Amino acid sequence: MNTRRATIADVAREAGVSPSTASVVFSGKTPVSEATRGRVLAAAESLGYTGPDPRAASLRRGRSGIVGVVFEEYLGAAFLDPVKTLMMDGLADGVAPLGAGLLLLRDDIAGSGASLTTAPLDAAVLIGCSGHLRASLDVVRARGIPVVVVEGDAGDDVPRIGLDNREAQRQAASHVCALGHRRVAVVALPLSAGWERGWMPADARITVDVTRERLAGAREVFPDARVWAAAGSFIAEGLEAGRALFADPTDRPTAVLAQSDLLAAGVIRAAEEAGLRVPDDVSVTGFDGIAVDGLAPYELTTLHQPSAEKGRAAGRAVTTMIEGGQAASIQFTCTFREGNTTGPAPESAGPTR
Amino acid sequence: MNTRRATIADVAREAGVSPSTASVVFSGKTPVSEATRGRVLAAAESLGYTGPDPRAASLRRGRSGIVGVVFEEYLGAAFLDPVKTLMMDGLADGVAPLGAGLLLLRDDIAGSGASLTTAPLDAAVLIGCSGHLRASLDVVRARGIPVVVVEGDAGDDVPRIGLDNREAQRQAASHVCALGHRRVAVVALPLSAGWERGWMPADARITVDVTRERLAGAREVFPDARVWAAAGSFIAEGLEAGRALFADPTDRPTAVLAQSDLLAAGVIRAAEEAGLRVPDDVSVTGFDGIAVDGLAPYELTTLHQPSAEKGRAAGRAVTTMIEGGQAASIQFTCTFREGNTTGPAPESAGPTR
DNA sequence: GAAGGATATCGAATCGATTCGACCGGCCGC
DNA sequence: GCGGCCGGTCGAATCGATTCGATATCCTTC
Repeated sequence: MNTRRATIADVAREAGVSPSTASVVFSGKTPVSEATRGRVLAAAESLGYTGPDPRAASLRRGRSGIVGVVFEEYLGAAFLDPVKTLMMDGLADGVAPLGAGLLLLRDDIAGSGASLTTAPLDAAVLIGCSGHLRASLDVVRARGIPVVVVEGDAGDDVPRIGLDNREAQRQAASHVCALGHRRVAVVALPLSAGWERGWMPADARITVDVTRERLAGAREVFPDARVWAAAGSFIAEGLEAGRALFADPTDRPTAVLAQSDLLAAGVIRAAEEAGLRVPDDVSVTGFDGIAVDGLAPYELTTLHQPSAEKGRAAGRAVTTMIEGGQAASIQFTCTFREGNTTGPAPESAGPTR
Repeated sequence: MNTRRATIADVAREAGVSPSTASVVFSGKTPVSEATRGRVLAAAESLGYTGPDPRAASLRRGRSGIVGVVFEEYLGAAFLDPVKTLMMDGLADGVAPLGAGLLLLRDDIAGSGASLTTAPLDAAVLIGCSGHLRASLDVVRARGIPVVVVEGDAGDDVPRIGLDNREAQRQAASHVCALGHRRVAVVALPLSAGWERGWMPADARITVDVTRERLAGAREVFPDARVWAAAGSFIAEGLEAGRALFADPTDRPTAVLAQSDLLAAGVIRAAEEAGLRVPDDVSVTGFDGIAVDGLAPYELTTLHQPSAEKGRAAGRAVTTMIEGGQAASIQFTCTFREGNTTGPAPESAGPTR
C-alpha cells in the first residue's frame, strides 16, 4: 500500500485501458467485454483499489445515497420509543431501492456539527412536530432537497405521512363510553417541546400535533375529561400519571385513555400499586399497538398504528421524489384492538363529575 | 430559482470577487475584509445560494463528516437496547468535535444498498461481536478507513473499546456467594447470532464475546451453575427465562445472575408470578446499570457500565484517528451497585445441588 | 523615503470519478 | 461487395469547491 491510495486512473493505466472503461467496469453502466473486465479487476486487485471513491462519485453523479432523518429530540431518546424505532426500520426498508443509508440528525440548527446544512443528503425525512420543524424545513427547502414530513404539519406542498389520530382516539373513547364509563381521564403525550409533566392547564397551547389531535378525538366523546400530560412516552411517565390520577380515592376515573401504550403500561402499574384491578376497577386504553415489553398478562386495548408502514411510505415517497417524481401525502389509519384492559364501568361508580 | 442551482463561482462573479475569496467567506479559513464578506453574502442571498455543496467540498477536503456505525443486527432492534442507545448518544457526543453525523449501517454485506463499501465515510465504528464483524472489518480496512470496535474482538491493531465483563460478573457472583447462595442459575444473553432461547447445552459454542466473558466470570465462582440463554436482551426474554428457572419448586435457584438488567427485570417478574419474594426467596442481579423503565420499587443489584462513556471514547478514538493520530484501546470498568434485589440465602434452602 | 510586514485577494491546480458523443472494427444482410 | 449497425472503447469535459503560493496594497518604522 503506497503513500496515496490508488485511483481509478491508476487502475486504468495498469490495465492498459482508458479511465472511462475502467469506470464502467465498476459501475456496470455499459457492457464491457469479459476480457477487459478481467484485466481491470486484476489491476485493481494488484493495486489494492477497492472501488470508486464515494465522494468523487457522488459529486459527479449528484447523488450521495444518503437520506437524512431529522429528529427533534435528543438523538438517543428518539429510539427509546418503539414506534419511532419501528418507523426507522420501515424507513430503512423504504429507501432500500435507492441503496441509501440513513443519516441521523438532530434539528438543533445551532449544532456545531454536520447538520442539515452541511450533510451530503439526497433527501430528508423530518420526524415530529415542534416549532423547530419549521426551521429545519426551511433549511432543507432552501437547499432544494426533497423532503417528507412524518406526523407533523408541513403545510403547503410538502408530502406528509400522517395518521388518523383524532378519529382513532375517538374510537377508543367511544368504546370506553359504550362500556358505561363516565369518569374518564386522559394521559397525554407532551403538549410542547420541553413540557414538564402535570395537569394540563385550561389555557394550554398544544404545539405537538399528535398530542393535540389525539386529545381532540378524546374530547369529542368526553369533552371535559381531565388531562394529565406526561413528559414523554415512557412507562415511568405513565406510572407518575397514574399515581396522580388515582391519588384521590373519592374522585377517581373509572377509565383512562392513554395516548401511548407505554404510558398505558405505566398507568396499569400505578393502578396495581393503588390496589385497583384492571379492568374491573379501572379500564385503560393505549395507543400505538406495540408490544410492550413485559406487560403480560395484560393485553392492552389499544389502537394499532402501522408504524413500520409509515416509515416505508416515507421511504418510498422520498425515493419517488429523488427520482424526479411527485410524491403524494398519505394518511394511515389505526385499527382498534380490544384487549383485556377495558371492561364495563364498575357498578359502584360514584357520581358523574 | 433557476434551472440549475447557483455555484460558488456564480456567487463570486456576482459579487465581483474570485471564487477563492468567495470560498473563504463561507469556510472562514482565512480572514476576509468585512466589506468583501458583505458583498459575497449579499450575492449569495440574491442568487439563492445556501452554501457550498457538501459533495464537492468533501471531495476536495477528503472528509465527508460522516462516521458509520455498523450494527450486526436488524437496525431497528439495535436501539431497543438501552445500553446501545446510550452508547449511541455518547458516540454522537464523541464525534461532535468533527462535526460529524452518524450513518447507520447494517453489516449484511450483501445488502443492495449503500453499505460499508459505498458510503462516504470518514471512519467507522463497529458494534458487536458476531462473525460478520470480521467481514465488515476487512471491508473497512481495505478502504483504508479508520475503524474502532466496541465490545468485540478485532484482533491486532484495531483500537478496541472494551469492558471488564468477566471481572465484573465475577464480582456480582462473589457478592451472591458471600450472601450464602449456593444454588445459582445464570440467565445469559444469546450465545450466538440467531440463537433461540433455551438451556445452554454442555457443548455449546459461544460466539458472542460479551456472553462468553460474562459467563466466564460467573463460572469462576459457580463453576456448575445452570445456564439459560435468552434470545435477546428484553424483559420478555427474562420472563421466559425466569419461568423456566422457577418451574420446578423442588429444584429452584435461590439466586439468579442475569447478564443484563432487562433480563433481570423479566426474571423478577417471573419470580413474582411464581409467588416468590425478591430478595427473600430469590436474589437477582443484573448487568448494565440502566434504569429499567417501570421496574420500581425494585432497585436492581447490578453492575453499572459506563455506556455513554464507551460511546464517547469510541467517538474520541475515531476523531483521533481521523486527525492522523494513533488511538489506543480502552478498557472500561463496571462498578458494582447493590440494590434491593439481593439478600441472604433463605435458611430453608434445600440440599446443594 | 525606503525597506519590511501585515493583510486581503487572486489564479490555477486539484480532488477522483462519470458520462456522452465520437470512433472503430467486424459482422450481417441484401 | 458494400452500407449499416452494433458492441466495445476512448477522450475530454464536467461535477463544485478548496487550497496554497503569489501578488497587490497599505501601514509601520527607522
